[in-house]
Amino acid sequence: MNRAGNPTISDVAARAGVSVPTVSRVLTGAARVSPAKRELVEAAIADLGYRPSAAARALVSRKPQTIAIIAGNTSRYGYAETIRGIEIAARAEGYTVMITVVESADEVDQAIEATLTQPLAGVAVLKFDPPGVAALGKIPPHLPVVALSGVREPNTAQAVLDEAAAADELTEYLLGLGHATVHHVRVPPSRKVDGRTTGWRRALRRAGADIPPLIDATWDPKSGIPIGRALAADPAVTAVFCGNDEIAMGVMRGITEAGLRVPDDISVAGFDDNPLAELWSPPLTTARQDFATLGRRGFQLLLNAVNGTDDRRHSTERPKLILRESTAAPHPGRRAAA
Amino acid sequence: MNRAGNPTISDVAARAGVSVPTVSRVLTGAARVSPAKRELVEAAIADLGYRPSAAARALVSRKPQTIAIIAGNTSRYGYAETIRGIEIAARAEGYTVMITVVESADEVDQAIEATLTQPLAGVAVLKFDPPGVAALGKIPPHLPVVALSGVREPNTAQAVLDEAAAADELTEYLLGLGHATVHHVRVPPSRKVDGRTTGWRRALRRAGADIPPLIDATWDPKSGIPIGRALAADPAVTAVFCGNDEIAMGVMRGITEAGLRVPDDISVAGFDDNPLAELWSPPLTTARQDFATLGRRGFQLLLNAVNGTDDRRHSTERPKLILRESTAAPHPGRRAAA
DNA sequence: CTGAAAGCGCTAACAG
DNA sequence: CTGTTAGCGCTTTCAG
Repeated sequence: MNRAGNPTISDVAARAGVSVPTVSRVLTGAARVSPAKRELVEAAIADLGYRPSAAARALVSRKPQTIAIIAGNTSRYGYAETIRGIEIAARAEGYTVMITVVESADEVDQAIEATLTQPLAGVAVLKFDPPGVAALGKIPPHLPVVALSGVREPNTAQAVLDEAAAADELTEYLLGLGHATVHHVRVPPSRKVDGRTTGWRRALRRAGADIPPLIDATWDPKSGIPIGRALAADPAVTAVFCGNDEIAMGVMRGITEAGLRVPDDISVAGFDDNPLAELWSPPLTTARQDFATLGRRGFQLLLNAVNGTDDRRHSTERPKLILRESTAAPHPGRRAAA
Repeated sequence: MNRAGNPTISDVAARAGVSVPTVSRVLTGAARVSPAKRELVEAAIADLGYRPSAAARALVSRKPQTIAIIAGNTSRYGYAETIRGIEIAARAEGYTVMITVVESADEVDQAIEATLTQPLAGVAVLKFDPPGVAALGKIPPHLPVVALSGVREPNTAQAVLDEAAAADELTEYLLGLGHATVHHVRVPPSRKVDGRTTGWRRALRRAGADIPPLIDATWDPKSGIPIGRALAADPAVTAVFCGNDEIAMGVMRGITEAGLRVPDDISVAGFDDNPLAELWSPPLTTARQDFATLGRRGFQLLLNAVNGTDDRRHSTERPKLILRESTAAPHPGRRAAA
């Protein structure tokens, strides 16, 4: 019994009448133990309600069973789903998950320090935003790391959603509907380059369409409202591709408040396929990002790095276009009349 | 240097030309160290990039700096915000946070076992649903615990949002608008009793209004659609109070699909004030639950329990009514005409 | 104030 | 197969 009142491995050994290492052996399965003793040990464990101490184990075996997730946010849809995917995959493999939130780049140092103090098998960094990007640079080189999403990292295992391909496809779809060009409302990018913006621009260029100036929104869905109003005031605007569904909802509201209709006057598309996108009026055309799978894949890559079975270091998932009613062919003359 | 390539406390001691315990003293501040040696030690720590091992510390000092959060889900709005609140408060106090997701009651044992294996200062249980409730019962008695939300627990520190009071107030507001009664669509309750349902029923009873049968939805917003259609088919329905905003959105969609309008034909209110509630058409009347504050309060209570400064064991926050356009006075005759 | 010695709970070599 | 002997990296006695 230790000070906290928990039984220790030597309590179990004493009760079972065996040595401490024998108990350890049945616990870890590292070596064969005679059925008789194994039974004795198992009974003692059950009787005492014994539970091994992860701290002691990690200290001596140097095989920690904990991974850390570093994320800039935990409540936005994409983050939350990704974390959930990692958690589920990790638990299935016997790993515990620790989460560190880094809301601003300033906090990165302190947060990383606190995290790295723990005995960690590896780290997953959610690289959707600048704090995440900053965090990735601070991880000591000997610790296995996987980056989730964001811009491709040369020397790091990484699982990504191919946002550029999806944005390209979505933009192409809008152009195919007959729109002369597509405006883009961007969410805060993690770096200068941003997959969604890249794909959008690529599709416009390929089609020889005009490339309108980029419009920046914040993560707050409400920031889309004034943008929607401004867009509605410009008769050249007939199709808008937004960096995520929440912003698209804000933009749609702004457009509606300005007296125009979606999609009759302006088509609006989002990105992510938030669970509410389907319920919106009109239901939102978007690209579905499977964040939970991203998380699972990411954990798998991390596990490869931890175990040295480092066959694959990259995983790419392609978001899938979801066509709903918020986008349609432009109605010539309609906009002018409004 | 240990096997992982990290410097250890004895590397620091050697470099600074002092003993290991002296390094420990400057690290913990447990005892006074002469300024000269302190400086030497600090320089050595900086040079080596030394970082103490939480595992070794927890093992010997038995004052772990980690708390665990046990949650049934991490991606639904309320959970995610609560977790964020806990995380921020914990980090400010030097604690690291570990998250365990328990998606079904069956997984509780395994998940709790894995978690309790870690050196933990305390546990916060998000008791919004059955897995959370089940988890609370499994925490060993000597470990400090705080329950967040849910039904009042007699022997546990607990931070709650007074859902019953808010539901009562919201129902009363709807009745005050002139509705003969209010229907309630419930989200899956954590137990038999559920604050929102209780408050709704209490307000109806006090007003002498009819208490319509309870309608059950799942957590999936889409589950509200058929419910909305069914409600629209019943001419007695003029006001609906939904267990959360997502369900309210589903219900509104169902009502709209049935050809009725909100709030002209039927008023709909939600609960939580999801960031998208304000952007919905029409903007949703709801009760704002401040989950981040709930999380912060909960951590404070846990810290009290950990430190034995156990003055307050309960904290109650009252959700605030947010009146928007999805609710209005009933228009007599309108429903019949539709 | 500071070093030496003793362990925290566990696993990793070793002998047998 | 199993017990003995050593530590993991750190903090806590306890003498000085």
